[in-house]
Amino acid sequence: MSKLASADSGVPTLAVSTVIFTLRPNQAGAMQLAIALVRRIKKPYLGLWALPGGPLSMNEDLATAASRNLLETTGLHPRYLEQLYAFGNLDRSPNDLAEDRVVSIVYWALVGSEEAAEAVEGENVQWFWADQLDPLAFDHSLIVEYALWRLRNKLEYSRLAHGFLGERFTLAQLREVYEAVLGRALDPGNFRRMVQGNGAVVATSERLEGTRHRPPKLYRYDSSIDLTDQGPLNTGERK
Amino acid sequence: MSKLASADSGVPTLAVSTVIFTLRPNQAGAMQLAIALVRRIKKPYLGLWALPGGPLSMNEDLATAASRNLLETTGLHPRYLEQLYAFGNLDRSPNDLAEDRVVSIVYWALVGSEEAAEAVEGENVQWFWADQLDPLAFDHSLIVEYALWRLRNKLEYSRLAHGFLGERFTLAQLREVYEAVLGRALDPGNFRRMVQGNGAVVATSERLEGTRHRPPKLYRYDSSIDLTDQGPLNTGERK
DNA sequence: GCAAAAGTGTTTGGGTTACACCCATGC
DNA sequence: GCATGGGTGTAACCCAAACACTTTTGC
Repeated sequence: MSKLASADSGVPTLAVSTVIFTLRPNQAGAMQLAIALVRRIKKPYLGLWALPGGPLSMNEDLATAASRNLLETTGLHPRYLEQLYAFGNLDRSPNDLAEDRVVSIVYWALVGSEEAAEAVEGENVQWFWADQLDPLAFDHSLIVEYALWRLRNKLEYSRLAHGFLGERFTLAQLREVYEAVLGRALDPGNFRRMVQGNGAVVATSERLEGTRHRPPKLYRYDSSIDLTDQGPLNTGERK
Repeated sequence: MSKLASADSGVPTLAVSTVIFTLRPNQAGAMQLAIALVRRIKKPYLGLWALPGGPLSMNEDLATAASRNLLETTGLHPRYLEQLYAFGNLDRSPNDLAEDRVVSIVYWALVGSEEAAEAVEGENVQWFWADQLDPLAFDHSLIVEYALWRLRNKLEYSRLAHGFLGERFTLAQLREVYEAVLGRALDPGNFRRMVQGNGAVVATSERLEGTRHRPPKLYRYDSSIDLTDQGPLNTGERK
């Protein structure tokens, strides 16, 4: 509990943060979901890991700000970007700092796994496995948990997986993305039918060579409709 | 990262607005979806209708602010309240006023139809049928459209309908809510099974008397689980 | 030929839809 | 009795899961 109305104590500050997802191969060589975090270099929560973010400047859209701080932290452009939620509880910050109250509008983004391999990583910016995170600064653990939930839910009825892949891909690669995000194995046959059934994906004439078995067809997404259903708000911005 | 960018031109203002839904009987006596709007009493868009809202004060949560401006405009308490989206595009306001840029965090709310009948209505606060709105101020038409889409979607896999009803209700009344929101007729038999199947609703021993046919059982919601699935964020606040 | 993954076919069961039918009450 | 909605039964259909099976390549 702090001051009374805004008259004397100012107004809440507005910030934009981003949960950045990618897929990276783990030790076993399997794809696994990872997120990018930055280390706090000041109080509160000095030294802890947190979501990248910053203030919203006067002349940029919310999504632009999210995209910008993605670029600034990882050097990457998002393949998919969507607003997650606005977090503004009074107790987000430790009590003694309640005077600078921050409302964070959080976005979540997907970046391709090839690009992610070249992303800047350093002392204060690193990738972490999404399913084994230590507690983060502020309410960021909750935010990540919610972002994961949304990603998994949304994957099932849209074409999000494209965000992790290149232009052309085999159905096995696509299935690997699904399996990594959902965390369980899928039947290859049924997966094939599922994904072909809704017209999301079209076969190209090319095949992927160099495997030590029958060469699989390469597919691409049907660019006509981008069914990332957000209803009237269809702006699942791709780079 | 604090107040860097803002140096000369200030920072965007933060506001909270609410899309308030209820069901009201139309001329034909059928329930129909309505929303509460307020008339603009200053520029821009003077005289046009808009969503109720206002600035976020320093010492209140986002949901509290939404609840408060619901109370201030209609005199009512929400039966259900959920965050919708944060709108912050640069072009939300007419160009010549771009200096005071506003980011609106919008909530949507349900209020019971009995209460709504007693809501304050006046020159500057009125109920409108949700499916026949004239263009609203700012981007509020888009916001309402999105809120409608969310309401309809969410109804199908949660227990939102409770937000419109009293403690006890017949399945026909519940079905009427669904039909009003979805805008189409539903099969009574199948509806009954659907709603009983997922355990959302339990029969009481009472019946509704005074009809000129077989008296229907009264039901109530099972208060144990409030499956309004928001994942890790389960706070579908009820009064 | 053999291994391994691509790709296809078939069966099964659960869930939804459409619709027929009986039940209980007021008049 | 009759009209009216409450409430139940059921067959048809659709879709997704499970899993067997065939195909095509590298070695």
